[in-house]
Amino acid sequence: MAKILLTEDDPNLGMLLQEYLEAKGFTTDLAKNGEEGIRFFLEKGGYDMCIFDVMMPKKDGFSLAKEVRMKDKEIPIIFLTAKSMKEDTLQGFKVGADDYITKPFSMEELLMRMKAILRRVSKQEPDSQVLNFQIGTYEFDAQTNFLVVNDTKNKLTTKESELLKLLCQNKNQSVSRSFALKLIWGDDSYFNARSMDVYITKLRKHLKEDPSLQIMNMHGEGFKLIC
Amino acid sequence: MAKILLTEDDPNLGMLLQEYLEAKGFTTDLAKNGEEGIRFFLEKGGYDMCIFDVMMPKKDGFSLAKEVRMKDKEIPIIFLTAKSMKEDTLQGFKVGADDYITKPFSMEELLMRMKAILRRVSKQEPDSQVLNFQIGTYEFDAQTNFLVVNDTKNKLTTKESELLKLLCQNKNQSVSRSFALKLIWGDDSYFNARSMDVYITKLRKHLKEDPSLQIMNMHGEGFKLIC
DNA sequence: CTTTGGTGTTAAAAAGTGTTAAATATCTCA
DNA sequence: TGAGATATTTAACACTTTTTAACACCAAAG
Repeated sequence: MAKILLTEDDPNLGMLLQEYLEAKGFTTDLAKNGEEGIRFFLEKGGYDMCIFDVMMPKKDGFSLAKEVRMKDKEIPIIFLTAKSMKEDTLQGFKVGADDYITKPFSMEELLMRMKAILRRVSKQEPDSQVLNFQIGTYEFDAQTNFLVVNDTKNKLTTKESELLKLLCQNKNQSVSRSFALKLIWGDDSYFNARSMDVYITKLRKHLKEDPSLQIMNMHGEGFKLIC
Repeated sequence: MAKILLTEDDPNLGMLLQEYLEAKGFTTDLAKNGEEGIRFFLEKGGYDMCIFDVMMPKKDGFSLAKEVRMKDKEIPIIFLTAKSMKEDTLQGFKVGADDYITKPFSMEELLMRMKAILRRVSKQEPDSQVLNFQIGTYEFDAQTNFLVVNDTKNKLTTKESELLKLLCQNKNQSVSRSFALKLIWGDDSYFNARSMDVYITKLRKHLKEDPSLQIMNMHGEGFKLIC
């Protein structure tokens, strides 16, 4: 059955939910904060659904969701929250929530809402990650690392390709430095950051045939591919 | 865009919702009870989503949903209800609800939940908000950070652009300091506030070509872009 | 009208970025 | 295996963006 990533900082509620979900046949990993959440997601992987508490120490649920969304645009996310304030609800949906449940809630209701979402998702064909991007006049295949424009076919290096793929998957949205570093370089350190800057320069050169394309820096945040 | 079947017996709420949804670009039919609801569904047809009040005279929302489900196993259904009792919620999901919203709710929240469901169903792109502003004789593109006036094209920095975007989105309305700080700087502290003041000065300089524009300070509150 | 805290502005300090080139590391294939 | 080719990292320098500091000024409350 489905595999769930549950991230909840309250150990009591966390364990309770984990037990309940396991009893209902869901394989469930419990992370105790946002940082552990993203680590589980990147390292363990293979999840079918995420359930995130909003207020957590070390990376809140929204930040966690944004990072998860960069890696996977499809995975359903449900937020749990004590707050019922409108702005929070809206922010939750803005980062791509599928549902938003206010505490206290009954576990049965959570289960019903999970099922409602899974029913929709499972109907769709298994997500074959799209690895072929049309950016401006370029065509980029992240599978083979080929970047084609006009009649020039260019084979990118591994790092170039991984970085461009990440930018393409989030086109017109900012990709945070630290996320890209953790994903592609494995950790966010000064030298890796400088290395990434070098690769940004390389990609800009590769993409210079189409002036409508640009990799824009969001100072202190990261980069954004505009097209 | 999507076509909605709204069934709500309270005429005030019904009309209000219909107007709101129409304003948001959804073609919306309003039925005033379950019987009319199923008639619309069978006769008019072509709906992409249903929103049903639970308690209605002449066929309640659940019965209506069951009949709709007989005809269409896929169409998303959202229930609206005054009751928050568990059994009702569960029953709602049992007849195949996609969501279940308890009154009172904000229309924005309804819209968000609708979009979350439609996103799954139609795999539509996450909403692209308007990022192009005409302010006085200036044209400002918050996507590329370009601010154009006459024949001068100026590229703003990230912070300048974010702040100007926020002011444009709320033109002629006051934007509170603490809101801007939390949104753009991440938290409302003394030094960030001073930093923001520096950026207000920068923006005033950028906008000085058109004297009819001004960024006005609302003492102790925040700023307002007047145009 | 005086005190207090908020604001306007400038400039220097600090932090972050763009780019090139040299230094390592890794890969490839004879 | 080892030499050349290719890929990636580190170093260096110029430059941009953001923050902090300093000082002058203004608005509201008592």
